[in-house]
Amino acid sequence: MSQVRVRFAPSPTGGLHIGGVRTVLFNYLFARQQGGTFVLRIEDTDQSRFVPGAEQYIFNCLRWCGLMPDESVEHPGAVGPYRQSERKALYRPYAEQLIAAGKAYYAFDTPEELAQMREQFKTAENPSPQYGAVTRMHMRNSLTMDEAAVAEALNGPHVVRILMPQDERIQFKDMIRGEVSFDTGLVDDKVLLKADGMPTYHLAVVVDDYLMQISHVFRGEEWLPSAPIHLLLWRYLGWEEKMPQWAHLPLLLGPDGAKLSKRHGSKYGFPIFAMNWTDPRTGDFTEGFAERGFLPQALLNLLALLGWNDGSGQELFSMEELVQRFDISRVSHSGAVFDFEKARWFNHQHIHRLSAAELAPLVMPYLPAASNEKLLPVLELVKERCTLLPDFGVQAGFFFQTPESIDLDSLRAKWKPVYAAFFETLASAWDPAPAWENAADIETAFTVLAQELGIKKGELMLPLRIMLVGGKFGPGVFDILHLIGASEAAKRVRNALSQI
RNA sequence: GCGGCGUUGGUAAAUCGGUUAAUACGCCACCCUUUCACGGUGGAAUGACGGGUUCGACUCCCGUACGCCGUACCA
Repeated sequence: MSQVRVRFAPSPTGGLHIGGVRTVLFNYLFARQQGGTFVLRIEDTDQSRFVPGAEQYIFNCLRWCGLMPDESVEHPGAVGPYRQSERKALYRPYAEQLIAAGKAYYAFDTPEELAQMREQFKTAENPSPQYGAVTRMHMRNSLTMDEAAVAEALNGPHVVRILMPQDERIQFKDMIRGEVSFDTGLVDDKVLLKADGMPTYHLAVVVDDYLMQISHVFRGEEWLPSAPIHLLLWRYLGWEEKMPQWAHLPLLLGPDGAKLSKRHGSKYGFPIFAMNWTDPRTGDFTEGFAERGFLPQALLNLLALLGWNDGSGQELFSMEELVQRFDISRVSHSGAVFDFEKARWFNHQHIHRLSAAELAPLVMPYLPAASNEKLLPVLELVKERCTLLPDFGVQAGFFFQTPESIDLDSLRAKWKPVYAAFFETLASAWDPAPAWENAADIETAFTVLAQELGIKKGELMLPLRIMLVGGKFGPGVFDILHLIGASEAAKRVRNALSQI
């Protein structure tokens, strides 16, 4: 009977990539389906990685996707603040509580000392020694120093580390993977509270999930190795009965099988982020799905199917269907390679499903010369040949604007001298413009004229098409003629004749 | 190195011990269309390897190999 509360907790350090969007999506679907609450918490505990604008950018992406949180810095609920930097004072008492309980300790080692320790204990078998059972007693911390020395050192910079038990088996049930277990002896004494007073992710995530009453945590599989730390913290803080259920989502992979990153985008030429992002520090630009011409519902549909399916074979889902059908127990265990070709297919399908009226506002940016009365019928005619939104520019542009250039090579390849007379006669017949009721009438007149001149109608179709649209593409020629009108058609035919 | 998690066609994947191992994307061919697309038909292409368990394994168990993730005072 407990309330479902889920959260997405990004750190505002850069763009939001589609792996993150999928994590948001799964959280969102689960929350909507269960009548729960979706919380967005900003994890900005690393001041050195602060990126101006990144937080706003995340909101912009979520808004575009239609995955807005119920509680966030924009719409605070009862458990704020929703930015960890503003919760700073909250964490220290919990760290102190852990120390008092003997589950954590102060450490005073400088970065140099840490590096020295790693160097000293490094062996061929163990290239990265941990701050843990075998090393902690060699370091400067409240375990090795006497009370007076600790009290003295506390005036200077210090951190709090968790004291990992020597030989304990931490086991829990992951909603996706089932029983998962770890040996505590293999996990190091992670820093909980940093020298600057900020918590690390490990402390912050547990404290905040508890305080924000989170019931289920859906996060990427990259967090699985640190899950035992979080489990222990829930236990040590005495909150175990309130601990959320865990679900570690399979990773989104690039074509090379490695965790999807913006590197893949530039390497393979596809977007990685939800929306365009330029890093203000480096000037690095990463392309977004929005600007590439994807529909948000298509992006969400394809991301949902990357790691989940309902077993029916259905691939096209509306958001409502996803909310209804999503089932965390049917999420797969292995990483999924992102396939841009398939992504394009999803977008094509979703474009096809939209009406011309729904499409109109979305394609206006690509059709500067579009006129209102022709727009809808044109969109209806061309939408099935558009995969991405910018495709409407080339597929529909010529209805509103005379082509800047025509494919003369293709035209000449099909050209016969007798055609010139035909097209001149045709242009004259269209100028002054006759009354065109429909495409069929135009075709009839065209056929008759071809017969009179003894030319096969079929031979003339492609040349006419090229004259009208500029190339070998587009809907039926007579549909095009009907929409652009006789006088404009005559103009285009004469223009082509003059160039041939 | 160690730990964790994975492994069905190129990719996404169904199968929940018994099938000629679905389906979709992509690819190839043909049909439709004297354009492009849509649509239709057909085709090539899959259970990493080795042991078990079982009357019977893609499905369960063990091992090996391989891949990924983690191993920060980053998240």
